[in-house]
Amino acid sequence: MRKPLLKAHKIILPKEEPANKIHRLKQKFYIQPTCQVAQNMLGKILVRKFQGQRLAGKIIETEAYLGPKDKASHVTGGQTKRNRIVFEGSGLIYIYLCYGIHWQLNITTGPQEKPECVLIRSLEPIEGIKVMAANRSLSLKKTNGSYSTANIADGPGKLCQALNLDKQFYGEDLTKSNRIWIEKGPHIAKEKIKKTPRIGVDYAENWADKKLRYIID
DNA sequence: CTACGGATCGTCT
DNA sequence: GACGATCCGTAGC
Repeated sequence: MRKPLLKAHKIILPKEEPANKIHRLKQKFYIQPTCQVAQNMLGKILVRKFQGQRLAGKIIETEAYLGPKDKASHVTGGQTKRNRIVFEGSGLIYIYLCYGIHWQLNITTGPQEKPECVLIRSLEPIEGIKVMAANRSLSLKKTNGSYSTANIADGPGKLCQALNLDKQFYGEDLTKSNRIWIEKGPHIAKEKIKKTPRIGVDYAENWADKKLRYIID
């Protein structure tokens, strides 16, 4: 008997997800207390299916908005036509136009009865970078063989433009949608999370200084 | 590099 | 009728 030259072995392929099966965060992720969700979102992957392709980025900056008592929150004056969705559950998109130009992506969070949400402020682009840059009307430059992701989605208005998100996504359910969802990402150590006051909420009196902005350091 | 002001419109008062 | 959970281009250093 002759020895085979090569040992037969199983070829292990990366586990392929069924095309119609999306590996996404479930509702229990969003139902946790909002400050925790805002921090747990850091490192997670926001995925947008756009023209048949995945646009994805790692969430690196968030802000928590804590309901009627929070004077920086849109719900501080009670329910209105604009903020309605914040009262309607968790894991839903609350998106609104700011300064007449920029859309801002929020996710409703916290226990069902609490009208709270998390603003996603910044992404590090991972997939579909060329398309994102095109959506932003930026010309991509290759440096050291890879594309620079700077300036593509490093702001709440910019990331909505990069992912082509607007009013059409108002109320979209991240636990069900086939055009936007959040996937698990690398673990982020607690010590890596920097906390600062939120941006642009100087008017919010005693809430202006609270450290409800979270950034991966 | 920081500082400043204009853009632009849906929502709320 | 006022204004904002921003961005970008320009100006000055």
